[in-house]
Amino acid sequence: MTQVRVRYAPSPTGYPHIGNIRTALFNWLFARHSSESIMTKGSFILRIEDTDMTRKVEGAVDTILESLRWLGLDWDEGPEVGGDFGPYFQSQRLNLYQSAAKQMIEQGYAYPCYCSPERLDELRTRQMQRKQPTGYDRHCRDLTLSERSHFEEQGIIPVVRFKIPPGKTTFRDLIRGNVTFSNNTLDDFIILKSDGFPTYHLANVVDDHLMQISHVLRADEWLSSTPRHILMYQSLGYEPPLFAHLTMIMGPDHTKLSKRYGATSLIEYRQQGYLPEAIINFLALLGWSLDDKTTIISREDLIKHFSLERLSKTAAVFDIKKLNWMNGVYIRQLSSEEFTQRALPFLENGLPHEMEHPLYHNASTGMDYVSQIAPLIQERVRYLAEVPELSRFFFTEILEYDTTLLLQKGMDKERATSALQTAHERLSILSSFDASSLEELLRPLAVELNLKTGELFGLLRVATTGQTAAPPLFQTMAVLGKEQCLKRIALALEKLLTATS
RNA sequence: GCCUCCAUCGUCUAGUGGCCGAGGACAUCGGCCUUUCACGCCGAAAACAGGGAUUCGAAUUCCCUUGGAGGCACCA
Repeated sequence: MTQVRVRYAPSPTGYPHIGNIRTALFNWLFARHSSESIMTKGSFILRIEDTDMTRKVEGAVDTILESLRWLGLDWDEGPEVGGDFGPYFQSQRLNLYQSAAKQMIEQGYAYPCYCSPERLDELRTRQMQRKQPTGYDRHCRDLTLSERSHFEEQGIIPVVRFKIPPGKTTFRDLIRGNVTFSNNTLDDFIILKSDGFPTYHLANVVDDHLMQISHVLRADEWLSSTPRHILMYQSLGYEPPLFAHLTMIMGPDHTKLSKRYGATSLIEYRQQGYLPEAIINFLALLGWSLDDKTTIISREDLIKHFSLERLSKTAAVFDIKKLNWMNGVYIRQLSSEEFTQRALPFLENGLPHEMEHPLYHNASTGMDYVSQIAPLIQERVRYLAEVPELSRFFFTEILEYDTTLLLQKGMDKERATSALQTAHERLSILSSFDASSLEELLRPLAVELNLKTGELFGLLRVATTGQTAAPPLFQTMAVLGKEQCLKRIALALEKLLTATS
């Protein structure tokens, strides 16, 4: 049985964004797809790469776990669930990296470096001025033992650098094929910092080996450090895993997602009311495709059909408009009850304070009211944060709107006034206030008043909702109820009479 | 500057030598449905970066140019 072991290895220096999460998704899909066959077993491992004490962000680990959980990307090994290869926090594995570094020094693959940060800065500046490639000049590479102890006596704590051998390094990338680097374009990079923590390169290689990772699916930005990793695997006597460098997701400016542009935390999408199933679908199709026409695809089908072969080579620009559309598709697929449930928190939080909150006075009648409203807005919503603004007129006593909205184009004040008056009279004696009764009353009324149906309905729409665009009129009025409708029409009349006079 | 990767409609993509006078989706525009909005339906516009080479035949193979991206920290 073939073991597919993949990992998502975020560093808690920030909150995961769309790009980070898509990497997690592809790893997860690959693992779950592998488990579909009886010949293979796939494991998805979560490892926290917290080796930079200076950039650590409080709460980042929790947010990472929460983001994955929200999307349903469950991990087989890692924080909270444990596993046979733990611990899964790199900060708890320092001895492993240190002994690997020690081994490399002893075997001549690495060396201590005593250069000060100042010297390195200067070096870099000089190289850039001369338009030379930047990189360490191997100043400490061949220090004698006595030179080393001289520095040690001064209390200088060295870093450990990897000794790049001459030659070329070639590796096969599952997405791009063979990639070759001349080793002389690589510099003697740091593997162990002076605080005893490893850099990414060391920790990553040691852990991927120790955790028996079979495939490294990571973002494209790592492609150029892969030869370093290969060289390290070789010097440690490890068999390297297979690599697949995923294309990056670009912001609207066509560059890497950054704090400045587009790197919105995934959690914010949840706050905006995007559905996890829509996010999964959308992200999966950013850099992967099933065929020439599939755009809406379930998680199950994704797992069933996912394959490395169909990963794209070109970077993708994140298009929020397409996400909005797709999220709308998923929202419309929800049952009315489920939509109500999901929309409720957004309604509770999104309505202005002065408004009647749906569940404030009476939870059960409030809930009943909300579930009548929900179907009216469900097909108009793209993400749940839009729910409050689309339905706010259901929850307010005082409608704020410009009186001129009442006057449909070509309609004067007198006609509007008399139409509203007649409508008010007829509605007040209407016994059953449901949508079809309202339609039966109002359609003929338009004829009677010599108005186009659109004119009368438009007028009533503004009077009852304060808006020119709203859910279907009769259903809206039915939900609002007779009392509320009459009140609002009366108010509209008042507005008309006091306004332009 | 150096290294590496990439190159089909505005965007996501299908396309692995003839099925391509390039397909789908979002967005855009037009129409239908319709009491408005939305949904839905129909339609339009919209791309193989350029140049060579290979071949009977190239979006598909090769080379060059150009363009874009990523990397070049005691960050990951």
